Parts: sequence; C-alpha cells; structure tokens
Amino acid sequence: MSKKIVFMGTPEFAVPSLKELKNSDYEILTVYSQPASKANRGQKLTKSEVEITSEKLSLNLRTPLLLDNDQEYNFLKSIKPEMVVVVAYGKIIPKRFLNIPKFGFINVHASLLPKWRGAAPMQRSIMNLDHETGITIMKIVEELDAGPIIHQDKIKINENVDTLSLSKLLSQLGAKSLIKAMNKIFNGDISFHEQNHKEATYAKKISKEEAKINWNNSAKTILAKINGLNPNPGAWFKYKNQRYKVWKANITNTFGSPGTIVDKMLTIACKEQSIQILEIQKEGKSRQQIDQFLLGNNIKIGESID
RNA sequence: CGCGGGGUGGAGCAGUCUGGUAGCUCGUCAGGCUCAUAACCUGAAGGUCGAAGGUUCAAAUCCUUCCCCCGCAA
Repeated sequence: MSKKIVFMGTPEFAVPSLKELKNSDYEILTVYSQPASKANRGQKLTKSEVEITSEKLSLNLRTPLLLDNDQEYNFLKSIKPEMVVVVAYGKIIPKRFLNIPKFGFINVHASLLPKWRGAAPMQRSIMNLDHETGITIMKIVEELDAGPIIHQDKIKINENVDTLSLSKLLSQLGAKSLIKAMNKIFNGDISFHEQNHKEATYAKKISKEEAKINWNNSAKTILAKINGLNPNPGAWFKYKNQRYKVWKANITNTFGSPGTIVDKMLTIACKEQSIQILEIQKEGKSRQQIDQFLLGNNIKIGESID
C-alpha cells in the first residue's frame, strides 16, 4: 500500500523534511509552497526554497496565493491524500481543510510545545537563554500550534548557539522526528497528548526595534540577542551614524560605562561585563572578522556607541 | 523600474567633492637585533586604481555605458 501524502512548506527549514519524505516510502502527491514573490534587492522575483527543491525532485507543485477558496478545497479533496504534512508553510490552514485527509494535518514545530507557539520559536528560545529546545510533531487544530502532541525530541543548547545553526540542526532532527511520527500513525500505533494550554508561551515575530542592541542590558542578554537574531534580522547598533550588524561576539570581564568602547579590539561595555565583537558588518559592506575590520577603521577607546 | 553604499598591490581601507609623481594599517620577502618570538629595527618586492568609451596638455579623480559585490526596505 502506498501512503499518499501532501507536503506544505516554504523556507529552507522545510527542505530536509521534504527530502526525507521523498526518500522514504511515502508518495508525495503534491507540494504546496508560498508563491514566488518580489523580494530582495531590485525586487527580483524569488522562488521559495521548497519550490526550488520540489522542482529538483520533479514533484507536482502548487503555489496558490490563497488557500481558502473552493477551487483549492476541491482540488485537495480530489487527490485524496491520507495525510498532509505542514512544515513552516506560512499560512493558516483553513478549518474545513483539516478533515480532508484521513490522518489529518501533521505539523513540525521548532520548539517544545506548549512553549513558544508562533512565528519565531528558535529565535525566542535563544534570546530567552533557554537550556533546551527541540522539535514537536503535532496534529494541526484550528488554534495555532495548539494541537495534540504526537512526538517530541529535545536537544540541549547553550549561550553559543545561534539561530542559523539551531535551524539547521532542528530542520534535520525535525525531518527524522516527522518520519518516526508518521510511521506510528500509519501503523495505528499512536497516542496523542493534549498540550497543557496553561503553560503555553508565544514566540512573537521579531520587530525591527527590538533587534537593536541596548547596552544597558547585561552582556549575557545582549549575546543571547546577537545569537538569536543571527542571521536574521541581526542584532545591530549605531556608531558614528552608521549601522553595524553584529554577527559574532564574546563576553569579557571588562567593565565600563554602558555603550562605550573599552579597548582597541572593539570591546563594548554593557551593564554587566562587556561584549567583545568578533565578527561585524558595516552597512553596505560585507561581513568581516574583527581584526580585518580594525585594519581599516580607526576605533578609539572611550568613544560611545548607540 | 523600491531606496542606498561599494569595487584602489595578497587582506582591510584612505585618496574622488576642489584632475597634476599611488598613500595608510597588516601581510609577504631579505637583512638586523634577540636565548628566542606572532615582538622590535632597516630595506625590498608587489597596483592595467572593476571594464569599455569620452572630455583634457594631464583622469583613481569629471561625463557615458556595462559587469560584479553588499546594506536597507519588502
């Protein structure tokens, strides 16, 4: 018996799951992804990572602008999927869709639900200095990220983990967890655990203003922000009216008035301890290691940073 | 036609507005100092100034076109 499924996903994070499914004994009837949109410099039309991957794998692809119309509803119904897998698709699944597949809609979420429901779970868990995070596979219900849990895998994280590496790790882990959970479901060997809704926390989208570094925070908090917002949108500060994005930094035990440069290696004092910048990017320039940056920029001790 | 910054010896930059011998920090190489060194001293090599065309007695610098890189915004 072939196991007919539909896959919905958009960014890089969803790609390992799609590949893993392709390599297992599931039959991917159709892939859904967000339509290519005008993005980036020059507003070029940019395809989603899932769209690119599904073309490489020669899968059927649909990129509807809207899901909630009769045409899409009837189409999905007509291809008779037994399950729909959703990994960072970027759209809310309309309620009436949820009953189409026999085994429902299954979602991969990058946190240990009920913690960090919502848009930016990885960023939030790093910024919150969490010690562990992971993957939750759950059934999709109407309320966002609130469905019963099928499977969770935990990993430990520390203050040096950034969102880019965590995302790579969790997208790989998520793909494996997903297959495990799906196998259980298709074998009828499954129990669902309702989330403890009282303990739910929400991972709001990152706003522009909160990506700016506040030097009156402790170095620990600032480093967590730098790592949590790497690579997107990136923690930043202003110096001589130029915007500088911080890619990588360290905590050092030097002290000074918050927001001032305390040594010629571009270490900046925070409320507690200091942040030593290791990799930096000036606006309009590409990122560079701090020693290279310092060769061409005259940094003076005592100057203040916004 | 979304807004903007940049391409200068191997690396990172200044010089461009106000044309007139190509400069800084680092690296490389040679020599010196040193028990020794990534330290210090002395010297050297290394550049079609992204590409093409134009203006000029003279262009990295002014004008035109093109290529490449990046930030913001979405």
